[in-house]
Amino acid sequence: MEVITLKRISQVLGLSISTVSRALKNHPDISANTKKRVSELANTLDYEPNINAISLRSKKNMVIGLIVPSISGFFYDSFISAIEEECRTHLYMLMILQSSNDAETEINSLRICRQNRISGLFACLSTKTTSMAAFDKFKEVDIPLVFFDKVPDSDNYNKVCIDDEAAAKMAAELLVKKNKKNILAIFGNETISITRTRYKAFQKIMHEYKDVNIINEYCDTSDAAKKATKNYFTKKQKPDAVFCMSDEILIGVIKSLNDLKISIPEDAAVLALSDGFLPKIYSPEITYIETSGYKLGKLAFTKMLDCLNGKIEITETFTKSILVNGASL
Amino acid sequence: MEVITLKRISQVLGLSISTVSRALKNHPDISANTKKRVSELANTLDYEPNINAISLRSKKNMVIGLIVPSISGFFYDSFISAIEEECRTHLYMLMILQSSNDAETEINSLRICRQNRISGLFACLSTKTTSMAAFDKFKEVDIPLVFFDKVPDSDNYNKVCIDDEAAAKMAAELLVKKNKKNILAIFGNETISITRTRYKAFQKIMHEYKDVNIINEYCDTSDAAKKATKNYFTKKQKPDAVFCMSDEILIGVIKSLNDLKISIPEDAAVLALSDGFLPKIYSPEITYIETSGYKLGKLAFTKMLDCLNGKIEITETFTKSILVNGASL
DNA sequence: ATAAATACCGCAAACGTTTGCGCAACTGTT
DNA sequence: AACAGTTGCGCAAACGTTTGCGGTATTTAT
Repeated sequence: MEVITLKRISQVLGLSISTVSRALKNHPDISANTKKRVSELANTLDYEPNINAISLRSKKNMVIGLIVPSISGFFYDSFISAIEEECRTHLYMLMILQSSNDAETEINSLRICRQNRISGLFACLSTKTTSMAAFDKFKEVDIPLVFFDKVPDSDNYNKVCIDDEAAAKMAAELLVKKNKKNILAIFGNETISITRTRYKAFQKIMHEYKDVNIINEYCDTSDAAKKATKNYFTKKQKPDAVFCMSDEILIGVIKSLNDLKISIPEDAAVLALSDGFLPKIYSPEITYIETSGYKLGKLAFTKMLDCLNGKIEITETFTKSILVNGASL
Repeated sequence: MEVITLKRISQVLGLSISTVSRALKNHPDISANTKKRVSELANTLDYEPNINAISLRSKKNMVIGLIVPSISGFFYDSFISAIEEECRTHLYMLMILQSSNDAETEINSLRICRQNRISGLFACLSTKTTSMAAFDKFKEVDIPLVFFDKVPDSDNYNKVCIDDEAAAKMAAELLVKKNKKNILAIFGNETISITRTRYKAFQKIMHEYKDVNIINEYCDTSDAAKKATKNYFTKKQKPDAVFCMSDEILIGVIKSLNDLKISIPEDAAVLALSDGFLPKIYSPEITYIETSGYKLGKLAFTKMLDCLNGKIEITETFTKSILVNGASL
């Protein structure tokens, strides 16, 4: 079936293309009668404006890019979900690219974004990113750039982040408040910034309480966390609580505790930092400090909207973490 | 900074726009010397062709749409991940829309796709879809349409699916083989096609074994599955196995079994159909028939490529499911 | 009655590309 | 020296929109 354009409508109605265009946009120059005729025909013919033509003419398209290491995962998919919702309500279309934590793929994705003349870009740095040059090209042409989660160190960029410091602090204080005295604290990959931030904040609080014994571990994987947990819970002096810096760690910890038939929270309490999905699938549900990808997505989008509306101030903002009570603490 | 176009390059070099265009495309009409000058300047100026203009001229853009109930989830994110990878390697850009299992949102998303003159569409029906009219519009203008997962009944559409029949059959046979005699089988939303297919295939096998008692339940949510499980496992005649049609159901089942301190697999075996992530986080790991979103994504894309290359034959294809042994059966 | 204001609409250019066609300047053949 | 063939390039139209400007009618004011 033929694709309907303004020209087609104008031919049928014996009008000019411009009149049809204006009629559909409710322009005051056009008579009520003409408007009616036009919009009725447009409806019956299922006219849909050609976005490509509009973008070309206006030099402004309604596409927002999003570069993320991986779509699947605990955190990014809910971030993306939030962004997609916002894009849809604001009539933007979302273009998602995976960097696969690969520098070359990342640069390639950025090129695709440039070719598409996107209006804005959300980006999470790959772990292998060394140069910001490809990103800076967007700044040169005033395309808003909002980093999230894995952000560059420099404060020349807009950044939205989980408030890792506050979250870790909150976790530490909660454990103390619950009177835990022998805490196994498991952190993720030591080299990434999130881990360092969470670690430091956690320790800072704990150092204030001399009667609390902390066992710190770094575990890269669920399996490592599982082993570490098993290790400490098979000693005679067992921890009375486990702190999990991430979902990945939580998985290993719970596996181990289940294997060892250690009841939560009677024998050992569990507290995690989490996006929120995993804690709810366990029984008892795990108490966690929410580090929500969804919320971060919403926050990132408001920043993006500000940028798109001309607010050029460069900011770094944080989502507020909240405590979600399960029954594990 | 100014955006670089063919015109700009042509001005700098004192050439015509068409010559520049052809030079960049390595057209034989253009001299080697000119080609060299053009491509060098294009490189230093970071020229990127304007996709909107190309799409407008060629009446063919490189955008593929994807409509999915929700981005986050056990299955769709890995499906999307596969599609995104393929799109990137084939230079398509991916536009993702969520239907939120809402009919109106779905129709709206389809409209966005039409406006964008997408080249192809992947769609998973929302649970509330009643009319296929909005989808049929794509067929009218010969835009390839590939349904996945939740597909329409009619065979006027391209469909790629998990081989639900084979998977359910495999599950049933495995349970019988393991000598289970009193099986609680929990299925998802009764109205969607995959549920019906899985149900039928499962029952068909089971009917061949008169000595096996099957308790069938339909549960829309994890919570419903949890309650159903609790219900049957607090009777005096407890099931010796639970079959979970989906990850969502698996979550509820495991919660309930844990709450009731029912050991897996000693007191009750568990078998699931799953994308594979969840079964591995439990202890013991759950035995499951893999229904891989990632594999389905790859399959869907090959079908899409066929369509884009003019193969108009309407097909229904399936991914092969495999058994992944955990320790729950 | 004439002038001025208004209502309604069309022309044409522009956005950045691609491509059929034409045209000039060579090259090589008789 | 005349011819055809080749090489290298530019003109202009087209894709579908939007929009400044101008041009008719028609209405209103004088």
